Amino acid sequence: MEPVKSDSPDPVDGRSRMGDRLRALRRERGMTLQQVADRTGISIGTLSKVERGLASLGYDRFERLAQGMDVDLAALFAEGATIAPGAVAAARQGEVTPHSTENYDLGFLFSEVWGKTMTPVIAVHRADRSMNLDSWMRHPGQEFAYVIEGVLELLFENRPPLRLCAGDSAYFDSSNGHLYTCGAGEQVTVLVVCSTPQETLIDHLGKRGSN
Amino acid sequence: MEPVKSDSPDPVDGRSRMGDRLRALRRERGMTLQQVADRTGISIGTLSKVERGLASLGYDRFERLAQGMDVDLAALFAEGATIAPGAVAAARQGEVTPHSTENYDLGFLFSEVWGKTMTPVIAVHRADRSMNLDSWMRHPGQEFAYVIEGVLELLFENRPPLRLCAGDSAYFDSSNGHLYTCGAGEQVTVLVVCSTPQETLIDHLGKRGSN
DNA sequence: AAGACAATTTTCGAATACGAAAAACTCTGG
DNA sequence: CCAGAGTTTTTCGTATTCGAAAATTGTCTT
Repeated sequence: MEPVKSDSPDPVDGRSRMGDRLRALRRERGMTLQQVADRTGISIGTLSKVERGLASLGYDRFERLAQGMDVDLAALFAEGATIAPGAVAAARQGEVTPHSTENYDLGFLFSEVWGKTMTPVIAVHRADRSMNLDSWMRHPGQEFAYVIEGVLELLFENRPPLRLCAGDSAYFDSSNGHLYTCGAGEQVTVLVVCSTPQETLIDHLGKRGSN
Repeated sequence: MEPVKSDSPDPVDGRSRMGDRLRALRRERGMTLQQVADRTGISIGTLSKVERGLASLGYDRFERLAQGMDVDLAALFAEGATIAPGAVAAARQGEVTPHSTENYDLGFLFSEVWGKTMTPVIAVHRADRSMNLDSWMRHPGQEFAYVIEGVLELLFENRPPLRLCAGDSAYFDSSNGHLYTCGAGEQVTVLVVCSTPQETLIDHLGKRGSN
């Protein structure tokens, strides 16, 4: 039986891509090889070779590198999936990308930033808006909600509801069916942060729960 | 100049943890070493040693393994603690676990909830508080900041600062050195959400940047 | 230019990963 | 208990990584 070699990734390419990534990371912080070596305990020569794709790091060196450079080990290996190293983005009040569903008008923050591991959303809901109370939201990951203004009634499929006032917050497993409604007063504004990437989240918003 | 060795991860431990992970992955799918070897092009002997922590894989073998086993390369390195399925928690305004550092008085939200993939924090900063502008915050992951009240001056090690007013927000790679200060007025209140687990975050808050 | 210093690259022995094949475990049925 | 097939572990020679130090390149300053 022949080993797979047809579409296996070219190790040289992989190495040099990783090398470029590491060099970019170092340059981004304005550090020298010496400084990286001091922080990580990896020798200068090795770092030099690795950055140029002439060699690759072993497992233990990757661990030390991640620890010394304060980078998540897994993030070092994430190709396009990570935010660009050193990326910084700002959004002014009201700068959102609107997205409407059956029950909500959502405003996605930073929807132009790629590789986010979290998705921040501003949700506004009015008391007079009709809602389909059967279409639970449900998606992988976790969710954090902070009430900016008004009173929020946070419903769960299998739990008692939560009534949250401005300044209150909730944290829950978002694979549970959940639903945001206006608790009292005319409207409520909520800042929601999901641990799910935006694309994944939008995929799931389309689906309808069917109880 | 001595290489860092005090708190560097024990390579043997790292190896055996990775080995256990890989063995579990293989067993879950009911595969033999031979089958994995065929799919990945890595020899049986090597796989055996790696699974038992007697050796570790080099970069190119990790690539082949991820491809052959249809797993995300980055996911192989993600240690997985997850929140209890179905968990729901609420916090009222002011219900925080205080944590003080050189520059900040932070309030952790939901610090009693385990397995969170995100860490929400309320940070309050007063204009009269003295700050060490050399001790940059730096930790793995990404960070989202939303200004609740006041004006925030968000400083970066290698980037121009951001001035954010109430309702404005920022999203950035938190492995970049960063620092929150009071921009104008008497004080600023910021809601910060990090994609880093709380324990990891606190570990890094202790450390001092040394430029 | 030349010298001085910082940063990077190259060199080269020791340590480690790697694959092929041999040896040592499992199992199962007779 | 043995036989025999399937699976895992061990052995051993080759290839690669690794760190220390030397050599090179780059960047100021005079």
